[in-house]
Amino acid sequence: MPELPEVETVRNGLAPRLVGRRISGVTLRRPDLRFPLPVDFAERLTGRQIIDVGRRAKYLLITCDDGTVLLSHLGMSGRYSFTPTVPAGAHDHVQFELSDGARLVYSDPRRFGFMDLVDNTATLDNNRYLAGLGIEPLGNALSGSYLSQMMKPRKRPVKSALLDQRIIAGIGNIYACEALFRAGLSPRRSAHTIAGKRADRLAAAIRAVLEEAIAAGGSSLKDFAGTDGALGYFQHGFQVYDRAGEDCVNDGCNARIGRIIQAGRSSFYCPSCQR
DNA sequence: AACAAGACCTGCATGC
DNA sequence: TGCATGCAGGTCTTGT
Repeated sequence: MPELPEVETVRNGLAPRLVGRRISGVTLRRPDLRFPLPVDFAERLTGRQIIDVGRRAKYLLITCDDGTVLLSHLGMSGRYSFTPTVPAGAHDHVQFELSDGARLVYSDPRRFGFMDLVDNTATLDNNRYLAGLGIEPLGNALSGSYLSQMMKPRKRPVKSALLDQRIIAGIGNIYACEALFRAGLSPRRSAHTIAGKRADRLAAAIRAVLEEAIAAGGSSLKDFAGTDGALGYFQHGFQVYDRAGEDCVNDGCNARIGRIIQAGRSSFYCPSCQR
């Protein structure tokens, strides 16, 4: 799935084409994504005008004029497109008709994505999916001291702690690997040892890699693309992710990138540069 | 409280 | 060619 930079790229593609438009129709070609949609999903959205397209962690937040917010998580393979195929593909699950005649389709082969509706923007933070999320990594809250404070009680590997959305929300497997490489920290290192300068380095690395990835339009692996079909190109900037067996990019390092499994996910790292 | 493992899905690359 | 296996950008639930 799209991690934070990919979701932000989707948001950037959706916002100019949605804000100000009215939703004139909603078609559920498949009412169960990962979880069942609210039973009155289509009714609550039809006729509403969209006033904002935002993001929290990896969730898109589409706000309507009556305060209703559509939450959309892309799972691993979710995608929005304004240029749907005709007839609809097997994995085109939700279709939105817009007042300007445009048609927006959500497709998701693996159906790990899901949507929810919140009645009112004021209660957004109480939503079951949003309530437990940690800080936004691109906001002012991310700092070395925040990291060291949060990592202190945790003994698990720092890599899996970075994937814990209750600590920092929005980092996924790619950017966790890339941030640890940039910070020179082993993914195996116990989280509670992330303090002081190590924590400062990690905070800076997280921020930098996410910002660079957003500037590149995200990473396009299997089929991630922006809403206009354009591919992101940050995958060309990967220094360790999916590079097992290849040479470390650092000057003077002769090591090869390794791959280990942590908490069921692949971690890619340089055994020499990351300690 | 923290954490690992399992579950949920489909599609693709690889090897026999 | 067909089939089995393992892998994939995530997160919720269960059990220790």
